[in-house]
Amino acid sequence: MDMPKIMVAMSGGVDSSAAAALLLEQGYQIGGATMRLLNPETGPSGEATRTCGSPDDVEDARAVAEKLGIPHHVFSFASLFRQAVIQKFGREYAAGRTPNPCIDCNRYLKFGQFLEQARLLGYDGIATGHYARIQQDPSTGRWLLKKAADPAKDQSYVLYTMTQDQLAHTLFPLGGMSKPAIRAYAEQKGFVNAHKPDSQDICFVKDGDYAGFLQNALGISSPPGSFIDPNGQTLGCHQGMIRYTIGQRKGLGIAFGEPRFVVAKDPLHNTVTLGKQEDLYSQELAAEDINLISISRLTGPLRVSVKTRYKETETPAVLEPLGDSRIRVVFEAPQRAITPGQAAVFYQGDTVVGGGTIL
RNA sequence: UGGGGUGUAGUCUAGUGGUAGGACAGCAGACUUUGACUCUGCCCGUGCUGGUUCGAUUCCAGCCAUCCCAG
Repeated sequence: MDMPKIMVAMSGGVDSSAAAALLLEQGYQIGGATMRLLNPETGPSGEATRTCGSPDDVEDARAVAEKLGIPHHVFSFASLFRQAVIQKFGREYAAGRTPNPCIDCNRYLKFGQFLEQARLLGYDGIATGHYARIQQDPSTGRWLLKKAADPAKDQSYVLYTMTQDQLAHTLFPLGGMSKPAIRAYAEQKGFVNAHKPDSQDICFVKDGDYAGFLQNALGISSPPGSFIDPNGQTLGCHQGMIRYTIGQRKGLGIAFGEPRFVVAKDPLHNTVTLGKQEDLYSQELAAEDINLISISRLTGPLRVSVKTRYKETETPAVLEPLGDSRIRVVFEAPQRAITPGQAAVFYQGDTVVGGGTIL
């Protein structure tokens, strides 16, 4: 009775390293692999080298794998990453929306091609260093995605696209752990990356200058246009629509007696509407590209709580089917800065019901 | 051109005869596997020239700028 063979997605960071070590201790047969997502020579000015498969990260992952005595592979997924994540990122911004590339990376890379590749190599499933939990519902047999035990690090939000097949073949060894515990564990193991900083910002964009990346590396033009107020009066000039997102306050360069926020964007007229804090609230939203996890389909109203962005406490709402592939979300209380392109994720308690992209 | 008003940091706005407070913007940091929000910290000022006064940003005069009214 062999334990399953698990391929751990080792980014080179602490979390996935600890995940591999934990599974090894639990008796799994483990292999590790690091995805190389960026071609070093790619991009005129998009030579991001910091995270997600940079040479340093690959070396860190390799060092940990060696320490653990497990095989280590490198998967070159740069072309898929470019097509499924980076180019989509650009298309979304060009269309006036605000995408979340991490969600697409999870969907298409980690739980898409990575899982596929692991299977090809004879593995039964994969594991990652995500903070979330997977359980099978004993009554329905459905695989459930649940929040991490440590609410401060919970990453279930960025995993809502996972399918039943993906959930059935994935392990999240860190789901019940806290970040400090993981760091302590990595230190005790003597991993080179025990004190490596958490990843942050968009991994393929250097210095957080995503607007520059969109224009220089992706060739997206975003000419200056007008700031207008909710009545259509011109307030000033903006520096290109891609630089703004709903709810944004900083970087507007316009002074009133009180803060102003981006309330709307109009790609057709190249205008950005500025308003007051109270202009940002809305009672409902529509989402498309829906993935449901705890239920197979939505047939009628369903009470849930909803997150409309990554770091946000969820809020009570009711889901309603909207045609075949869309869902309407009606909030109990109006929500601030609902942003098209971001994900709305639905919860019942600790369980992810599903989610979709905000229209 | 005549009459009147106004002139405080990038913008808006307090205030006092004893060397200026706030808001917004900006910058930095924290937070963060997206973009934001938020929080903390920081930079920046009394139009100019004289006069009164121990001392003026606050009082007076002239100048300049600007706004309104008149023609």
